[in-house]
Order: sequence, then C-alpha cells, then structure tokens
Amino acid sequence: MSTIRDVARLAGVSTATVSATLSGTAFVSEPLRARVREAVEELDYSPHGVARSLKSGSTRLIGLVIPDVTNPFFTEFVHAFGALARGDGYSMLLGVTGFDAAREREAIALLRMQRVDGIIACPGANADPYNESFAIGSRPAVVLVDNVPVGVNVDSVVLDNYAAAFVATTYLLDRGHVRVATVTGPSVSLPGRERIRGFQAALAARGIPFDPRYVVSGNFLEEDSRRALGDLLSLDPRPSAIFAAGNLMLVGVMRGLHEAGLSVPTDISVAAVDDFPWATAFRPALTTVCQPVAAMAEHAMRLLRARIAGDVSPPTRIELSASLVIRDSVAGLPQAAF
Amino acid sequence: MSTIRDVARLAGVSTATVSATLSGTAFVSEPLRARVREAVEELDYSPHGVARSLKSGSTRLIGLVIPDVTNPFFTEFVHAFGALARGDGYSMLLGVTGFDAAREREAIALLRMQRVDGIIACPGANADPYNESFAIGSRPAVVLVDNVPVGVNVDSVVLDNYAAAFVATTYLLDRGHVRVATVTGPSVSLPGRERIRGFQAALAARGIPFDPRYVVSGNFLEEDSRRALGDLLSLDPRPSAIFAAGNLMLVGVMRGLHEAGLSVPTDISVAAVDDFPWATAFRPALTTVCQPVAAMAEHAMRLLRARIAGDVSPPTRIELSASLVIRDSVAGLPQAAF
DNA sequence: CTCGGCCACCTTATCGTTTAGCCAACGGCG
DNA sequence: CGCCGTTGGCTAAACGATAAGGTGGCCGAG
Repeated sequence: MSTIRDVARLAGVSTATVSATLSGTAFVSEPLRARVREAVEELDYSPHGVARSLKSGSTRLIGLVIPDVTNPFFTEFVHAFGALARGDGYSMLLGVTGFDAAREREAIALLRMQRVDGIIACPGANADPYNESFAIGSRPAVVLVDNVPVGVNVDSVVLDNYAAAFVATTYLLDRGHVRVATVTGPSVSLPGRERIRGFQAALAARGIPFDPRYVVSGNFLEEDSRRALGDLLSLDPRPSAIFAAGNLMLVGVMRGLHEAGLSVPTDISVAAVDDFPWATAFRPALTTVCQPVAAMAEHAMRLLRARIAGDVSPPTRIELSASLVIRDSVAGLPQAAF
Repeated sequence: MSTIRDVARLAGVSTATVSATLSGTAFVSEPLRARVREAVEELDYSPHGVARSLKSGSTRLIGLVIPDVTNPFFTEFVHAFGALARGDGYSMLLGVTGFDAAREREAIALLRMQRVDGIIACPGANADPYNESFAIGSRPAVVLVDNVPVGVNVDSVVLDNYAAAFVATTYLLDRGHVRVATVTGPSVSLPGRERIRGFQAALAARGIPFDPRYVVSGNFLEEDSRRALGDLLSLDPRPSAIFAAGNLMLVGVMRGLHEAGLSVPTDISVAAVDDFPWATAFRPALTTVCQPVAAMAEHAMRLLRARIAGDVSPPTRIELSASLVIRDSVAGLPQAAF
C-alpha cells in the first residue's frame, strides 16, 4: 500500500502539495495538480484514513447501538439512519446488544475507544451503560432514541408512546369493545411504561374500570407474548380485543390466537403500536399505530450533528407522534355489548 | 480526553510500561501494574484506538457491504455476522448500497480508506466495483457472499441456488402441478441465473416442455413481482403453481394473488426460495427453501480470518445447500391434472 | 533600483500509540 | 571477585497524514 510520500516522490512534489491537492485546502497550480493526480492514479493511492483521523481529530464515524437488528423497527431505523449518515459523509459502526446491559456497556466502551464522532443509542432498558460517562459536553456526542432511561441527561428522540397507546386503545373502545386486554413490554423501559399508561388512560377516559388481570407482560418478545396470551384467553370473561404494545408482541399474539383456533377479527380483535412492513401481508391486515421512523432518524442525526459541531446547550427531548393505520384486524361490536 | 502520557505521569512510570500493562505484551511487576490501573481508573483513560491502529497496522474493523438491510435475508446475515465479528473482537462497519454499482464502489473505496482489516460484500449484481482492485494478496481481504459476479477471483460463500430452485420446483411437480410458472430475479446476478437454471432443469427432468411465457422477471423486488404476476395470471391456460425465486418476490406474488381474488393454495399454489421469519405468519404459511444464513456467515468469517492472517492460497468457493420447508401454500392436484 | 508582499511550494512538528533497543541492577557461577 | 545473563523498566523512533510556519522568486510600487 502506497503512502502520500510515494505519491509525492513520484510526482516530484512535497507531501504537503499532495495533501493540498487531494483535500483542496490550499491552492496548487494546474501542472502540479495534474502530476499529483497522475501519480495517485499510477500508484492506486488511497489516503490512510486512520492517520488522517489521528491528525485531524475526527474519524467521520458514527456508532449506532441497537438491541436487535431483526426487529423491524430497528431494521428500519438502521436503514433510515444509514442513508442520512452516508449523506453527511459518515460511516456507520453497528453494535447489536441483544438487550444485555453488559454488551451495551462493551459496545459503548468500544465506540469510545474507536473515537467515533458520535453515538446514536437505543438503550435496551437499564440506564447503567449510560448514566456514568455521558453528559452534554463530553465526547463522543450521544443521542438516545426510542428508549430513554431515567436520569440520563442527553438529547433524545422518542415516540409519544403515551398518545400512541391511547389512540390504539381508544380505537378499540370506539368500535364497541369493553373487555380490552393488553400485552405489554417491561415497565423499566420508557415505551413499556408509557404504553401501559396510555392504555390505562384510554380506559379511564371511558370510565371503564381497570382490571389488572387484563394486563400481561410479553417483554417485547414474540415468544413471551404467545405464552402470555394464554393467560388472557383463559380469563372469564375473555377479552374481546387485545392491544399489543409492540410489533413482535403483536406477531406473538397473532400466532397464539391462530394456535388457539380463534379467528381475527371475528372472534377477537387486535390492534398494536409499531407498524411493520408485512403488517399488510397478514390476513387480516393488521391495524397498528405507525412510528415515524424516518423522522426519528432525521431528528437524531440533526441533534447529533449539532453536538459534534460543539453545541453545549441543555439537552433537547424530541417527542414525535404516531399515526393510526386502520386495517382489518378490529371488528365493530354491536351496541348490545355495552 | 487523557492520553497514555497522562496515565504514565500520574502513575510515575513510562508510557511503555502503561502500554505493556494494558496490553499484557510484556511483564510488569505487580506494584507498578497496580499504580497504572489506579491511574487509568482515576483519569477514566480509554486507549486511543486510532493511534493504536495507525501504529499496529490493524483497525480491528470489518466492513459489511449489503444491498438492502430491510431484506430479511440480509437482516439475518447482518445479525449472524455481527455476532461472529464481535466474538472475534472486530467491530462492524455497515454499508448499504441499494443495488447501485456507484454506491457500491463508493462503499468499497471508503472501507479501503478506513483501512478495515477485511470486507464481506454481497454484490448487487455488477462486477464493476470488484474486479479491479480485488485479488488474493491485496488489502483489505475480501469475501463475497450470496452473489458472485463473473470474473471476480476471491473467496466466496454462496447458496447452491441451482439445487434450491430445483428442489422447490420439483416439489411443485411432485404435488401434481404441470403448469408451473416462475417469477425470477435478473440473470446478471448469480442467484438469478442459477435459480432459473434450476427451475428449468426440474421441468426438463420431468419432460415438461419449457414455455418462456411462464418465466417473468420480478427483479428480486416486491413491487416488480406484483406487477409481473399480472402477466402470468392473464395467460391461458393459467399456471396452477408459481415458483418465486426470492423472498421479496414471494411477498409480491402473495400480495398480487390476494388482489386478484385468488386464494392460496386452493386456486393456485406457491413455493419460493429464501425463507424468512414471518413466512409462518402468512395464511397459509408459506412453503419455502431455507438458506443456511448462520452457516454462511460462519464460513465467510472463517475465510476472512484466514485471509487477514495472511493466507494467500487460491480462492475458495463454498457452496451450501438449502433445505425445503414444507408448509401450507402448495396444494396437491388430482392425478387427472396430468 | 530596492524593498515589501504575495504566491506557490516545501519543511517539519504533531496527533497517541507500540515496540525495538538500551540500560541499570542483581544474582549466580566459575 | 569479576563476568554475564536476566529481569524490569525507560527512551525514542516509527506509523501516515495535516497544517503551521518558512522560503525562494517574482512583481509592483516608491
């Protein structure tokens, strides 16, 4: 692999001239520029990014930390954010933590060592990996997305989870359902907490008494949700509608319902927060509340850019609202059901 | 941010001693090691990975280049490969190219500049970005996965696409179907080419004449496939079974069939290569041929490790076989249909 | 005619590590 | 008692690029 000195030698100029030609930071006469370009071509020279980073103090690297790539929400986020990062000339370092605090800590430590310019993190649940070394002025800059542990004081971009759950639940109530149950995520996580809160608030707004047996935890996981659904179905009276507080939990619920021989929406209605690409591939197509993933990525990138540029103003919290996508998984109940 | 010199000063030792303590490359007496550790703790010192890479000549970075994260095959591959890379102490730089040769070239150039230790690439179609600068001895090491453009002479890991298509098609024939059509990918890509070949070979093995009208291109894309399906359905006689040569194309076919009011498998049967997580969520659950994604990732990592370590033996081509997963989207035809 | 300024380029210190090479002290052995 | 190998740590030279500062040559102005 050839260095800038080889190029300089071949072109008969100094390394500074090569550097200036390549980066355009200083004026270089046309003949020299031509010779430099020729030498670069000849040697197939590629600047040593590592050396450049060391000297310049910027790696043009952004770390993206997520719990699970295969979860459609995060897949979509990687997709959206990747495009934005590329557009800004950043490369993306992907860390997958599997909802494990230790791995999260490791990932963060590694990114710190790599001297990435910024980190976008979607915390699993625990605040542990974050509350220590993250503050507004510190490097690398951090923006939290989706889940924000309590006590972590940096920029964040989240869904208005409360409203999302409220809207979904209210839609079920509007269609005449009264016995509405929910499969929720763990309440240590912000979305888990807020979505339960939104669910309960929607019931309360209609004066429907809250029955704790109608709330089971699916841990944001498909398999756990399928199991938890069993408890719900064995209840008497059985719920006529289920609100799933996350996409994977929705899939688990649908699977469990199918196994139980119940058909949607004839026997039981289903709605959820978190849309995903193949919600329309299900039969019936699933009614969900859709997160504005692209907008979340854009806000995250914008906040991060500002921090990287040196902004030290107090943390911003961006809360985006979701939109209800009505499909075919919720049936209307006759008024008699009231 | 504190440097190794700060640590050395605080601990009252030389930088070499700090380095030796941290990396364990040389023996350091217990008292000094303790003082070093203490100083590291005190200063919250994190080694400067960039400087380390510059000096050591290794970045512990692997670039992963894929056309599309949201395609379940690649999502799964990112997931599997990410875990392996992490296990080997590598970080993963993700580049998404959108099947665009120019972006592919850019991604490769960027990774070369970043001086990644190795690259795992899933080429979109074209050989352009690869055939130039990639050869066995060159850096970074490269392993191609999924699609291998002709004329590129490096290690590769691919599915036995021919056999996969053959198996899926033969399954349809076994169930009594004769008018079997296919929605294929572009034949510039290896999987596209080979899967058509396998499809045709399966027909030929049964002495069924090949009708070119029964082959339409879905470009590996959902939307294109949905449209292409229209041509197939307007044929007379209409095919009784469809072989989709990729997961997204399968989804497009299912969507198109649903829109046309055709029910699967009663009116028409469907099989495909490329399994995906929610193939079981469809009604009916989809019969597919499943790629051994985890094994592919393992082989790719193994080959790459060897090349990084300096192996210069001739390129290896690993071809893994797929397995038929029988679900509910294929109906048996009465013998009368023969 | 001379001098200052600017243009176009070169020289060189620097980023933070690693590591080869060096040195002092110490102990064993002839 | 002197020699030498070993042990444990230090000094300093890279790694490859950037950019601050330096240097001729040339031109215009006084």
